[in-house]
Amino acid sequence: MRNLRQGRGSRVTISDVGAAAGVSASTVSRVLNGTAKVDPALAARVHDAVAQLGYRPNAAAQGLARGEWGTIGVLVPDLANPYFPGVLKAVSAVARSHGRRVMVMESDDDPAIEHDLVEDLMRSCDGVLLASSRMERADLAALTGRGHPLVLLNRIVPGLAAPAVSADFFGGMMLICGHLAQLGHRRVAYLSGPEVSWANSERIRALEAAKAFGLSVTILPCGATSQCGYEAATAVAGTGATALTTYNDLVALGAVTRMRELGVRVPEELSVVGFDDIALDHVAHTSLTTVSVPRGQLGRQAAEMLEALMTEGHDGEPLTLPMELHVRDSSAPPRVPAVLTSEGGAGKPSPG
Amino acid sequence: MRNLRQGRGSRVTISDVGAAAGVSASTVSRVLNGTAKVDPALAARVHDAVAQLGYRPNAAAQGLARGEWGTIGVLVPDLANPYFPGVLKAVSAVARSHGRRVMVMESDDDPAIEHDLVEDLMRSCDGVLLASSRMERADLAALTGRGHPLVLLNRIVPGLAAPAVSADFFGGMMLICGHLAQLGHRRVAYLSGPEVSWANSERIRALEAAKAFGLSVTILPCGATSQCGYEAATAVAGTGATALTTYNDLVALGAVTRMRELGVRVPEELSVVGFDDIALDHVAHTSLTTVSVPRGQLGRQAAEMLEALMTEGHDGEPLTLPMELHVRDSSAPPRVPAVLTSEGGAGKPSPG
DNA sequence: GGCTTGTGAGAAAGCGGTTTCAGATGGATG
DNA sequence: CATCCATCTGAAACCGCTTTCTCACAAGCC
Repeated sequence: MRNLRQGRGSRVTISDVGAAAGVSASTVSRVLNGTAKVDPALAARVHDAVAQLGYRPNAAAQGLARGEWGTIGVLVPDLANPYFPGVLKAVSAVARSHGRRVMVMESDDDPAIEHDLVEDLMRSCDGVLLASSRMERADLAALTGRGHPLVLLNRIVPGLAAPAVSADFFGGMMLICGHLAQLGHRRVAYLSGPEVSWANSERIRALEAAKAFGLSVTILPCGATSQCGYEAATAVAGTGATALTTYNDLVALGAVTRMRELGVRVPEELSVVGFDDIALDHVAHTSLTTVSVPRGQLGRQAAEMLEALMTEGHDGEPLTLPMELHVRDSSAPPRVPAVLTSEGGAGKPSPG
Repeated sequence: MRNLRQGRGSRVTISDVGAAAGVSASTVSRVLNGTAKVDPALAARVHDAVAQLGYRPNAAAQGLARGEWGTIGVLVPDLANPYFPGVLKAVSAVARSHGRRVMVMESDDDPAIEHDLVEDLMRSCDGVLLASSRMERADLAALTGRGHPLVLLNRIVPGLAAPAVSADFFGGMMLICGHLAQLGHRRVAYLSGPEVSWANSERIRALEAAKAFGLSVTILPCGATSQCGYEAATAVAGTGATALTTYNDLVALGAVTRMRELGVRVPEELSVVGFDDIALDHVAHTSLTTVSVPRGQLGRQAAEMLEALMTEGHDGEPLTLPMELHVRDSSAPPRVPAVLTSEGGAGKPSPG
């Protein structure tokens, strides 16, 4: 009754191994961890015993004794988002090179359980990588102030000197705006992501700054999925926009589908630009103009920063990675000169 | 030196809380776990102290003392595969309803590290869900024989009475073959998945059984990604096939892209059928005919089976979930009668 | 009023490892 | 040949928590 029965196999402990090999538990530990020299003959006996008994050290006991878990935890909002696997693979690689495992948890975009999950991870991992665009500033501050190694992923909290690695969403959207302005667009619409998302607010901030390029922007509520994009696209027609920017590639693709159904040609009649550059080679119906950050690099830098935090306690500066513009088939100059629409912001109005 | 410094905050233990509240550690434990009645006044003091000190129980110590982790582990080959998120969400939901967390690990399709990861999971989780199509029978037998709760996902090992929940890949491919035969196809090609994959061999087994439908099948080496499909598609032309079956939807979509580039119309000149029905609404260029199993149900059943295994030790029978056929736009009757191609397997040879 | 119960809290014994500490052994040295 | 030192091994302490065990105290009973 003391211990939950572990399946049927009674658990074999380090003492059992010691007994079988005719040595003490300490020696078994030393052999297995290589922390001190032991007589090769004894070591061999120990290894035999380990093999024979199928001994596996108890992770909790090790964690308790060593004071560390050998694990880092990553919390992502949604594993279905094709954005994350790329960064996770890089994180795993870095972690493995430092002899750590990585465990992934998913919050399902629910800020309520998100907080709990982070606490769980902090209790059972040496360090935590947190990708949360939604969590509130106060929550975040509480979590980072806990004195436990934690690095924010794709989330910079202004005024909070928390270690973080993020793509430069603002800069990315600026690239897009510059591209569109250069093509001659004047009116653009934006299919907005989740309301409370920091990543979304950065994009919007850039769109507003882009008024300096002579762009006028209409923001339409939408979401983060292709279905959202498909549904929200209907409203674009009413805005008079010649170009459509979006929260991410999925939204953009959904919107393109809808626009085509509505008889609007992309990019001839409407340029559509994505965000993230999720890999959908040979799969998607449209080769999107979009911006991206190397996701491998993002994951790697974040993992390295976390590692530094865990080993040296050395606080990394928040790091922002520049995004790159990929011009593909979904953007083009507007079909009609921009002057047609209103009082003509660019150059002089046509004579007469 | 004894303990790794935990960031800067010196760890606060249950005794610290006890001291602060003026009670013993045992009482703190009792209050926090509600395992016995304690004086409400004391309980209040304990709660205050917990809040004040920001106490969090050490997970390793709890795990060690309780003999269980409150966690189940899931190992998937590749998080980038859009197949898994659906099942993971269902698994999480079930786990949460039983008061357990789920941690996910990714093997990156590398059987070598896969084995290690499973062992890691077994050492730090109460139960493990293993999705491995590649791992060898012997390895699998060793792992399942360890007496630790483990359920295989999408992998049935013939002759090994291991708890498992799997989609009926064989049946799924039979559905596809039936569909194609009914449309009038006689020669079909198959873009094969990974060599050593059980899921792949089940599909091939069905293709061979489908000779009974009058189908002749050519198997072409391929892989599991859209890129693979794109590249392997070139070889299909040489086979004289009027229909193409694939390892999964991604391969199918990649193949369609390539066929269109080659001027082959889908489905008029070539029917293409996928596998899995990954959700790519409004995103993919083609609405694929495909087969699927409800991924939520798959995850749920697997999680429930694991839970039963952990609590009651009650071995579930291997469970196979039927797949369903979704006929969409990528399959159609062959343009030319099947007899045209060669000596005519179906019906009598045309009179000379 | 003395004795049995019942109740709630502290002391202490694990859980299964790691690591310090002390001791035994054997070789090198004076 | 006695002494010292370097090595290697086992005993024991400890990691932080849960849980049994024990005991003090108060209430209930004859």
